[in-house]
Amino acid sequence: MSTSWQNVQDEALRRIHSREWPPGAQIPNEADLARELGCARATVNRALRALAQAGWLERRRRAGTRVAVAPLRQAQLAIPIIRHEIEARGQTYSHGLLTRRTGPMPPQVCASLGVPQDVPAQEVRTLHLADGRTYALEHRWVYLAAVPGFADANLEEISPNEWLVLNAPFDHGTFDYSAVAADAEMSTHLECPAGTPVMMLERRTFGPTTPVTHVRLAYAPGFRLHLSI
Amino acid sequence: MSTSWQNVQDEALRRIHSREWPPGAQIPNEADLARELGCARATVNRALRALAQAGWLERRRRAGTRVAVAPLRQAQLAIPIIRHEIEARGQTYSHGLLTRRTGPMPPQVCASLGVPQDVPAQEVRTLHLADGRTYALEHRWVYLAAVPGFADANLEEISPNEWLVLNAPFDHGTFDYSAVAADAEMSTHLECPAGTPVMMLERRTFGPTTPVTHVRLAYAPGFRLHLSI
DNA sequence: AATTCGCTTATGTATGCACATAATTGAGTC
DNA sequence: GACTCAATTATGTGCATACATAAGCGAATT
Repeated sequence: MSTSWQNVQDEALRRIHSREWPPGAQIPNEADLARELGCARATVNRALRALAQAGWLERRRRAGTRVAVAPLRQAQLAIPIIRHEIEARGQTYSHGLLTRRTGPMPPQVCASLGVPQDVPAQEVRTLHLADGRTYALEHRWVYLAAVPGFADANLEEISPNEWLVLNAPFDHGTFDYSAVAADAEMSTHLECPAGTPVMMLERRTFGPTTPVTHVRLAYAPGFRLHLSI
Repeated sequence: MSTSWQNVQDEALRRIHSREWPPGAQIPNEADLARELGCARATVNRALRALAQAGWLERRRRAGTRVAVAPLRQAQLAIPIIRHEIEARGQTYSHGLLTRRTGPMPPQVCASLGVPQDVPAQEVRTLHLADGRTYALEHRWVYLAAVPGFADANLEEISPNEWLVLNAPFDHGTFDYSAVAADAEMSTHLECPAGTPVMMLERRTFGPTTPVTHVRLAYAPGFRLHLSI
């Protein structure tokens, strides 16, 4: 077998770890490396490209490739579908629809999604349960122009979260987690005293062309957001 | 100009969004697509591979390529150096060393890092400040066998966080965020009443072969963890 | 019917070549 | 010295080809 791009990647990582290629240093160019390692330049390119994507290297045309000083890595972000999140813990998922109404979004939400005021929208409040116990309280605004079918969706069978993931896959979005004190509504639904620290997620998602939805999720006390690199 | 892999990617994404290729459906094989789009199979391969990595497609040898049903996406997690986090907000960073001592790690930390008890380790408590105001309180255990130089590091000039990022780049790690009530120590250093909701990060990082460090970071009230996809 | 084995097929990867593109360098000019 | 512009160079990409590898499928065997 000849040298695979994985081998090249491993060798490069070894040199980075061993400080043979210290942080900030420029590494040999693709052609030289290919010659040294006995493979084609395309193979080296593939390996170095992967390392750059993983954050170990920084590459610029003509300027060459150097070892990243402060690697910016990518973390796997846990699952878009809350049902899966819960089932992955071996618990049984269920959900309850609290309120649902059509009307204009509050100005703050409009601004956050970048849509004009008075666009048709729907507000939904949902409770996510794990083994019958509250897991998260969801407050969602859906931009109906982006997902017309949502207005007629049966949200008893399938949660708005899951309906949207299946019917309006998103292109990009932002996630903002913060720690807040439970307000009266959270206190009621999450079964904790008012003021209890609660993890709050504010999420905006966008389709290829338009905004889709704005969600605030309050997780029950004890929730942990787990990421790994 | 001929068809680039980006064009192929765009076209594939278009078909996914337009439901021409609905979720779960199998898409044409690389050779057919290449013929249809007028490019080489390698070009189609590059495009589909990228889409698979981004979570839009699932590929298996011989079985072909299908549109992902519930895309698991990757979020950019901008971590490593708190100083950069603060300077990116246009604030001035400084830090203060609270305590530093060498001794055995608590059993819990040992277990979390997967090292035997009584291994040489160092405990450091640090305060991170933004414009002179507390930003985060750090409580760290460093496994000295993995980074011998740490015992002699001058942590007045450079924070342990930054020293480790520069001197012991990590291979992988786990991040666990949770919302907790400020205890007495946090209350003092983060300048908030005890019980205030506070974002807490528990992070374990590992080098290519050994564990490196275990950190608990308590962020000042108002902290938001921002991710985007 | 169950199992084994080999054929087929779709993706995965390596290679050599060509050309595109960005950006630095340096020579030439004012 | 400051500026312009072209040559140089390292990465980025496309293509044709070849072979590798996983896995589905079906025929042959038990």
